Amino acid sequence: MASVQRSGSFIEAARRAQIVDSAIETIAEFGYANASLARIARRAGISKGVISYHFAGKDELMRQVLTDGLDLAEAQMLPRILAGTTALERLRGHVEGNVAFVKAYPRHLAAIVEILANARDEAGKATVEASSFTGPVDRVADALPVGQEVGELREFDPLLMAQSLRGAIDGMVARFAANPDLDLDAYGRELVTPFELATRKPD
Amino acid sequence: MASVQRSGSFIEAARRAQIVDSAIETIAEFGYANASLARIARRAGISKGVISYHFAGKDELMRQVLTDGLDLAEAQMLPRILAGTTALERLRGHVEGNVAFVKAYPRHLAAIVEILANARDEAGKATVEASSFTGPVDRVADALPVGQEVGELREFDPLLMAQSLRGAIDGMVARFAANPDLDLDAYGRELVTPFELATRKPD
Amino acid sequence: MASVQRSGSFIEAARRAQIVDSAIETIAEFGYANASLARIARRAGISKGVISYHFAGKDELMRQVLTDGLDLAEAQMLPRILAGTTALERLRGHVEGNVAFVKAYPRHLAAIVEILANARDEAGKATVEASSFTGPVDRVADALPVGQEVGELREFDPLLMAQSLRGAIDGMVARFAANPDLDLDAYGRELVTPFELATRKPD
Amino acid sequence: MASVQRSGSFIEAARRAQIVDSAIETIAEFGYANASLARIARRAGISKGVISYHFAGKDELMRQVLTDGLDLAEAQMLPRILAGTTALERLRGHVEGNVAFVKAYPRHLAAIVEILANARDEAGKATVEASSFTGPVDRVADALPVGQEVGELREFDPLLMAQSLRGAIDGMVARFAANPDLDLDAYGRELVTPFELATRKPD
DNA sequence: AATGAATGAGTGTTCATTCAT
DNA sequence: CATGAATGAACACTCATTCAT
Repeated sequence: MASVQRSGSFIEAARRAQIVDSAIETIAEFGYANASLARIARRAGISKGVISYHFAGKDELMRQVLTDGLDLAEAQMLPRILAGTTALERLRGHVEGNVAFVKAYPRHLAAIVEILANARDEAGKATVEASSFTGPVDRVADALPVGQEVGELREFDPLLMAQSLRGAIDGMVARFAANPDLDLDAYGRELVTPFELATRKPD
Repeated sequence: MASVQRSGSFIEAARRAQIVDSAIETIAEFGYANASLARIARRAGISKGVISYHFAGKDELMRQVLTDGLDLAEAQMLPRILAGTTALERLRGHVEGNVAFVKAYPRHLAAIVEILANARDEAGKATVEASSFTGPVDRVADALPVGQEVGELREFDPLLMAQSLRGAIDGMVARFAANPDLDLDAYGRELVTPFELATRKPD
Repeated sequence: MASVQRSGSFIEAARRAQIVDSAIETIAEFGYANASLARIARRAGISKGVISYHFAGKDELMRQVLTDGLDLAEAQMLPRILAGTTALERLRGHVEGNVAFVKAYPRHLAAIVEILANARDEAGKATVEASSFTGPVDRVADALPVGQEVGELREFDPLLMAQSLRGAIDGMVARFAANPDLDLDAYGRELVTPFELATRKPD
Repeated sequence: MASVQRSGSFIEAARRAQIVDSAIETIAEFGYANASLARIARRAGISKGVISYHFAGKDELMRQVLTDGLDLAEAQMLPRILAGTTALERLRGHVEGNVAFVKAYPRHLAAIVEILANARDEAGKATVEASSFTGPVDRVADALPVGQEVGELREFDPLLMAQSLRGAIDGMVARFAANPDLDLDAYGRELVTPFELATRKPD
């Protein structure tokens, strides 16, 4: 009762979230190039100007979509990664986290992929750092050298291995996109085995 | 008479090739979204109308860029794959073929990636089948079951493994795009080892 | 009760003055076209809506800016004009008054000039009468016929002469705008001489 | 017959001229701020895109309007100025040239004034040099020092005098704008006298 | 075979204004 | 009194496409 709700902040946050949601849906469905502000606004049932009112520009909206999506991804992945005590357990956690994220937020994932692939400055290259995706998330890459030091894993280039795992997971995502009936849990379990074989130190 | 007709065909083919080349360069440099027909025409030193004259629309041009690029890719890869007699040799040939293609035609590869990521019908989805990329190329997937039958390889889901290899190779490409100084040959050699470990039947 | 009512009026007046000030600064700095209500509000540290609350529209605000500015101009000029007893003294007073105004309120002057030049009804012409600027101010024009009658000045078209003086003074202002280091007092003194020569009756 | 007309260049030039004309009319009638490309196109009876096709942007169109107008002004003024052999004759020629220009091209003049007053970079000041107007035209300023050297004119600051003449002429233009029935020739003749009195060396 | 010209829809963005709170 | 939110029209500009020549 005593707490006076600052309606301004609340409405602001709610609208921004609504717009971000609409942007995610639109991008996921029609692709980045076809996700105009007009379309995003129409889907949200608001006027174009509202977006401009709440976001400095399309760039900021896209950055927010990306940020929100990455936060959700990290929330799915990080606990599963950190739960593991050995490098292989963490690798497994990493895959499971990705599976969980794909299952929980497929549209967010699609939007993230679209933005990372397409958002570039009109003259040249990336408006947004792809590393902001892989960076905060791929803690698994850190786990590999540790596993090598303690003798759990054989010698290999950790970056290459992490990159390959990332690619293999992206392959899973691509397959899921093409076939939504795919059993992601099974795929994830099967995916771990090759990387176990490829990384663990033979007895 | 026949020769007159043919000269038409010849000019036609030359113009199309010139336009496709310019499109590849433009897409590789500025990205799909910034590759307007105007820009492509300007780079080719021709007028915009010429493109419309020789191609039914932007879609057809993009499809041609893709087709040409994939043909070049196949030309690099297929001999190297078929040269192998065992499944593992073919897997190695597949990776080497990809490396060769990236080194020989980096712009084509960039254009292919851009188009596959972005080209969609205005209403919904892909104008172009992603499978048209992996399909004709990933003969390696066919080699895996054979390797399993003859006891060279252990049991696993061949499709998953092929997809993971595809993803791992794409990871290499992404790294190369970010760092053109990357030693692709070394990366390719290193990349094979994990997949050998992951697929071969233990003695 | 009465005091409560008055407090309303006082706040009202203060707010209007604050907004007008911000408008003047904004127009002087960025020009009429770039002086959006948003910019004016931001500079005043208030929300856009406040302006709409206190002014019927942008037009009224601009009219107020103009009125305030012209009042200040008249306050600078009128005493100096009226201090003169002969036509030539009044002419000199007129120039000195202009100089004093430019020196004291350069931003107001800039804003006045901008508004007079730009403010027009969307369909056609001036929202604001240019004569409202020259009208109340150019009392000097009244002094010229008097000077002619008493034999102080030669015969000429008083309106043309007054207009030319106005133009010559505007020339001074333009020069000052381009070069703020200009010695306005000296310029003013020098400016009087030609008009003395041009108006006084030869002995 | 032999001369093959390059229809491209001709149409291009004609269209540009048509657009420039429409821009001049629109600016003169509605003011710079209300002279949107849409309005200019509508008046010209063409689509908005045509303007973009023939001009790199609104800036270029405005620069062209200015250039064309200044060329016309110079064509009216220069011969009349150069026809004079003494400084006072050139001064008279300058005024007459201005009168001729105002009479022949009042809309051009209005457009020039509007553009010079309003065209500024969004952040700060002039997109276009005001000196490009006065500069090439005000050759009269050059004549004054010569007149002083040969003893035709008394000593005064030539720049101040030229600026004052410029301002007095602008005053004439302003009066003409307010009252198109004004007898410009008479006004011009009357305007010369004060400046003769103000500049010539007394016997 | 090729061009320059033109179109009309669509882009992101800005703006003055309105209004419920 | 004041605000933040929202609107809808207008802005300059880009684009793929069409078409007469």
